[in-house]
Amino acid sequence: MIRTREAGTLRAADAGTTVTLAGWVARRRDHGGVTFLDLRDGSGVVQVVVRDMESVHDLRNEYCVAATGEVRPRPEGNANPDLATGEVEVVVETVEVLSEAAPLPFPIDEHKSSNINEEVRLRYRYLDLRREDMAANIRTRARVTRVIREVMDENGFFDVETPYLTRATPEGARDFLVPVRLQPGSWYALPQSPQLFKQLLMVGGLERYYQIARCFRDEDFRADRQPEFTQLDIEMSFVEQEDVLALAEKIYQRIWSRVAGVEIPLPLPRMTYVEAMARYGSDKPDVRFGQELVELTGYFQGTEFRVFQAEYVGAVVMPGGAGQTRKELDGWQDWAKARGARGLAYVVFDAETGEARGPVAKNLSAEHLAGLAEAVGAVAGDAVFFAAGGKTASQELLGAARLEIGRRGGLIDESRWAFLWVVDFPMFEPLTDDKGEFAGWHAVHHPFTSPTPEWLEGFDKDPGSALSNAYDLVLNGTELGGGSIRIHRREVQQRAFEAIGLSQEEAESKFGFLLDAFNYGPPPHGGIAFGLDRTVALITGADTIRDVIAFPKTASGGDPLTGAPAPITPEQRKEAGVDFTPKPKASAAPAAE
RNA sequence: GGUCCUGUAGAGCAGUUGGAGUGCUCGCCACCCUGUCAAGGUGGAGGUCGCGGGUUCAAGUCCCGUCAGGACCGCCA
Repeated sequence: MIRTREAGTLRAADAGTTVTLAGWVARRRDHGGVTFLDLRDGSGVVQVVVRDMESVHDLRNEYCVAATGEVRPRPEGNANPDLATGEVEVVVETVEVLSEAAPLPFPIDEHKSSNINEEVRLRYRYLDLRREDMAANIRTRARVTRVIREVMDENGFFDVETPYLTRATPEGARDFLVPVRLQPGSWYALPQSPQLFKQLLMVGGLERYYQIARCFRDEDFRADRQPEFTQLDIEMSFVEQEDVLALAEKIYQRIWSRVAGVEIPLPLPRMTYVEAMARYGSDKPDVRFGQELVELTGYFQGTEFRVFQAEYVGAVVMPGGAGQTRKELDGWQDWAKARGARGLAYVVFDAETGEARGPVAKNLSAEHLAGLAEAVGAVAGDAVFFAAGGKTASQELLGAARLEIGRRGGLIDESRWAFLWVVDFPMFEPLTDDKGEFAGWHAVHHPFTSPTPEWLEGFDKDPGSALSNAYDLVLNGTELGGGSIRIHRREVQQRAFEAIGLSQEEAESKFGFLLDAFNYGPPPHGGIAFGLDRTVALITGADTIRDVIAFPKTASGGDPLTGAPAPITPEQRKEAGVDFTPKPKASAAPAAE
């Protein structure tokens, strides 16, 4: 090794020893006769004292250097309590430049972090990764995956890799496609998840599978979505829901214990989907604060206000919301319209008198107004927002308003880790066409999800009510992951396909290999998959998963560092066969896609 | 596909109702300085105001378009 010690590990006890360090110049303080260098390596920073001014005169920030010298206690009164190595310094005669650095495109060593343009950070990601926060995030990510592998190993799981070049899946997200040179006109798809392969592994008798797998989805991106992302993917045979949840809890408890130093009490709380929607207006509720939704459908029965003559009427209270200006209150209307609602009706309770005011108040009867504050749990000075209409849509609007209220009002306890299972999801949701008319059923989770035991016989007779054996793990309002017990009987799978309007022929052509496999004694099985990027983002406090991925992409799918995606040459086009025009097949081919 | 925000020196920002020379902090370059740790001091360099068009006597500022980055809606089994 070029160095004998890591800079960040030096302590008072090392005084008197001679060490060779190697790292980067984080900062230089030149006093004319003496120069102090902050030398940074992967372990941290230590102060290097140089008196031979010749050797440091040309040093600049982020030069890569090696320095040999004696570790000494700092002179009386010169210790720096802000540094782990602040008790000591390394006194060297000369410093060797291993490589020079050009002037930097943005500051690496900052006394306070500023928001550097993300595009510049990504173009120079190798410099961005030297910055304190990013360096810590990437290391934390590795700790998380190490803990995961440890727990999986302790519980008898086998890490199995599945193909990245596979077949397009008909349901779900848009696939990324890869042309196949040897078969022009045919394309691989990158997997949206290893879902089908892990079920095949169960048929294969592996019993306990896991993989830290890359997944690919060609959809629009968000702060917590990238075109390629990483899942902890798990599948188990001969298990019931309780077994999967118990394993997942073990994994997350260990991660938080080892990486965050926080002991999460088990078992984690659970909530049904119906309850989550009713109380929080979300299937991934943030339970770190109150302001639960209040259903008022019954309360407003018989009202003459036509807006409230609806399938569902609900409300959410904004504490102190009566103090908002008219402009702020109107702002909520725009906010609601931006997410496709007609508006967000409100009533404010006068801070002095408690009197209900606002445009909606005029439309309500004296009785309805008189009891309103009590019905919704509001006090003088509060505002109440209402949503009326379809139940799910109204609950979701109120749920979004609740989150906004929590954010604006500082009601969220940021120190909490609020884990929560959401269970008993509906098996299907209605699909609507362009006119908003019912157009069939759609699997909420995926079409291999088993109904709960009670719905095993009747799920296809009443798809709108059937519950599935699916579960989501939620943390602080973010979906960490989800899974289900799968259907393992061919006959049940057939009925599930029929319920979502997938004919036997279509099912055969798309999932035939899975259905074939299910002819050979498939074990009962189930599993779960977790978003590793989101998990690490939460535990590090990162604002976006881009900050916990070494080389992420921008919102338009580009990578400013490599310039990907890039045009291809005509030769590549030709060779890849991307322009191949398939011959129209005879009408006899049933599986034509 | 839609809505919104941002784009001014290498970085972070300011720039008023359109009005004479676009400014501040950090960084960069040169020099001074022997105990700093966000070192300090003196001097200096560095700008197609994202790009294109329009309105105007006059545009960093107003309008239209476009590109890039970001947030959100749709989408993401």
